[in-house]
Amino acid sequence: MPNGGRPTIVAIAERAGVSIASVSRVLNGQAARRDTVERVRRAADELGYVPNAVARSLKDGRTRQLTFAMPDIGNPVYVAMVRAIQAVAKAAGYRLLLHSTDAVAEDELAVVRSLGDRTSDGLILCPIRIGDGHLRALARAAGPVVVIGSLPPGTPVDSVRADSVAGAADAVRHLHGTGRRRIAFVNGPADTVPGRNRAEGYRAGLAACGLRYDERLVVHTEFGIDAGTAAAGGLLAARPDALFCANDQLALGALRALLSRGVRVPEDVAVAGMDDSALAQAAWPPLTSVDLGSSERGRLAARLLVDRLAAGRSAGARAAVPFRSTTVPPRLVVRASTAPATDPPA
Amino acid sequence: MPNGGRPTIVAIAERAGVSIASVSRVLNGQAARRDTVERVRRAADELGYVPNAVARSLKDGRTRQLTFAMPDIGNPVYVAMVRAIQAVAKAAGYRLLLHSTDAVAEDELAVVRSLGDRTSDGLILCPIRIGDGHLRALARAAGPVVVIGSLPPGTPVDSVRADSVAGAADAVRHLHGTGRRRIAFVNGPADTVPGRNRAEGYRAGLAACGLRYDERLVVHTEFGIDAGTAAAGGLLAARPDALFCANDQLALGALRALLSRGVRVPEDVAVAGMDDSALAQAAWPPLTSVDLGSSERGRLAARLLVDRLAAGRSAGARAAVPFRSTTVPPRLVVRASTAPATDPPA
DNA sequence: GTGAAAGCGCTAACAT
DNA sequence: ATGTTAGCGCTTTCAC
Repeated sequence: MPNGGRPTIVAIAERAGVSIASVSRVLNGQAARRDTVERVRRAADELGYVPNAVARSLKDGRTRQLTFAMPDIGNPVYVAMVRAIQAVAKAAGYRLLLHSTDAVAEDELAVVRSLGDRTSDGLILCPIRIGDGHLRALARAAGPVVVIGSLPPGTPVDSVRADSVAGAADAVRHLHGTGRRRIAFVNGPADTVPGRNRAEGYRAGLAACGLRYDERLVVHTEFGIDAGTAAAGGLLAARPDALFCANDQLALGALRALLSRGVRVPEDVAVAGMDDSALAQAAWPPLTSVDLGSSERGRLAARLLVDRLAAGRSAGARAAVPFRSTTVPPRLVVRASTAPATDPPA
Repeated sequence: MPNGGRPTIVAIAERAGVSIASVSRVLNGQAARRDTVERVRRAADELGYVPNAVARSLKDGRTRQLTFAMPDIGNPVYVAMVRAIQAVAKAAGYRLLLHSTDAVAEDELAVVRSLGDRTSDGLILCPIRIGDGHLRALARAAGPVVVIGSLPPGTPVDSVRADSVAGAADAVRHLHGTGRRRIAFVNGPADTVPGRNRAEGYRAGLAACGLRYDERLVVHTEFGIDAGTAAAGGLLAARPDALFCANDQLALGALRALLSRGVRVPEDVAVAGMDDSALAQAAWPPLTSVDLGSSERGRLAARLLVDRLAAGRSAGARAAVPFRSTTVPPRLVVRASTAPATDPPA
């Protein structure tokens, strides 16, 4: 039995002694005789009727569902995005379908392609690696997509990006300003967009301070707490007086590595992270971090998607709305982990 | 236009010169003449055909979607559950729809009721307060529900629960075993099921150790990092030598409160949490915590749901399978935050 | 092996 | 104001 024995408008129509069309009208708030309205309402109530959303979707071609595909549901940054997207989606009458892709490209592509099955009306995609496969898939997506991340110009989707280059440079300059001279860098994978951008920002920051790039002070690893611990441990041999980490998880891991070795933070080594996630405030000492506007990016992406969906519905020509790309500026949040060292650096 | 101009089986049928029935058969891997198979496959490829999941759902009454409704997507415990559920769901051919209810009862009820709209085939619900409204909604749910949490016996749903009473008692006994005598308790809200259970376990633990219950050592607050910081700060006046916190977020907050005041952990005050989430390992010092089997509960809940769905499909009588309730045992994970004090307690 | 046709539950012309 | 009917895209009898 295709339907689990649930009442449909047919059952209501019979019970109320009217046609299914009248039932549909009443239930959708259209004009009808007072008497009819009442009988239908009562019948629906008594039967515990709930409209079948699938049938409605088939009829009008929309599911009122949005999909958000992120690399890692365990990262507070994406949690912040989810919250922001959720709020916008809910307000616009959409449910949110979440997908954790583990940053697997094949998974991300599958999500884009699955727009074709009409399970959701639109997609917000947050990839950390963007290859030709992505660009091709995006170009032929069966529905509107908003990408959170950096895309080559001309890609036919809306996008929202963080300016992590500027953010990383800010952090380095800040560390330099507190008297640090050997600023080490714990970065994520070099083949990711965030990884590349942060590396660029780090170098720019060093240059702006007149500091030399020293590859012994730089390490690439995965984004993650344990990775941060391991990387920071290894970096200590190079005697840094500051650790700039490409995200808060790495910074938290680094913090643990330092404290467990009796290294004082910030007296001996300053630590700064990126994302300004919940972790940054929760840590001890509280972590200086570059806010890359995760919530804001989520909010904007959702708005972009919802707006495009609304445009498409009324005008018919969705692509007629030009594609937009917004950049959210970074903001350095200074906390105790980068207080100036009392002793001058060695 | 209800369909965004996407190809349907009709288009494929025309192109391949066969009927839509043949297209459907070929696409579903049923027997057909070699020639037919090829023509259909090719046509589908050329058109970039993707089956419309909505239409399929309407036809066979299933969406292949599962819903997980949790109180707070920011809590690592639920993230762990999501991961476990996701894995089972994916393996069984279901997508996962995530809902963050913020522990608002009305939201939770809405989710249960929305099973009626056939948007998903089943629901995993993780409420922290359970009232009459919940029980009534569960009793008339339009589809299978699995609850992660404690339910009155006889409620017509499958359920998986943690034994947080035993877990809390374990933690208290452990702290006592390391020489602590003034064991304070930072609990969540008293009107939640977890809050009540942990309080009960705390008292049981004290009793087992021959310790007296002292209300000055107990505080109730919200579950959350900042709440933990505030609560721990207040508790210090009562001169505890250990802080047992009802979850890791509270413990992390408490840790921050202690360290910021120069209180040494574990030398002056030991700290223990519950859930053994990622936070416990990330903290410094690493946090002793009671593993309540979040992943395991998620996994079991998903299994229960998937199994019931499978049973219903073949047998027809889904409720014929008796409702099951499983309890996952707690496991104390000892880390540095509760190492024995070198000095005897004052 | 293949096609015609019914029907899943709903909405929206269109007719009355 | 209300009823009849077509149709959204698909699967599945039932004939041939």
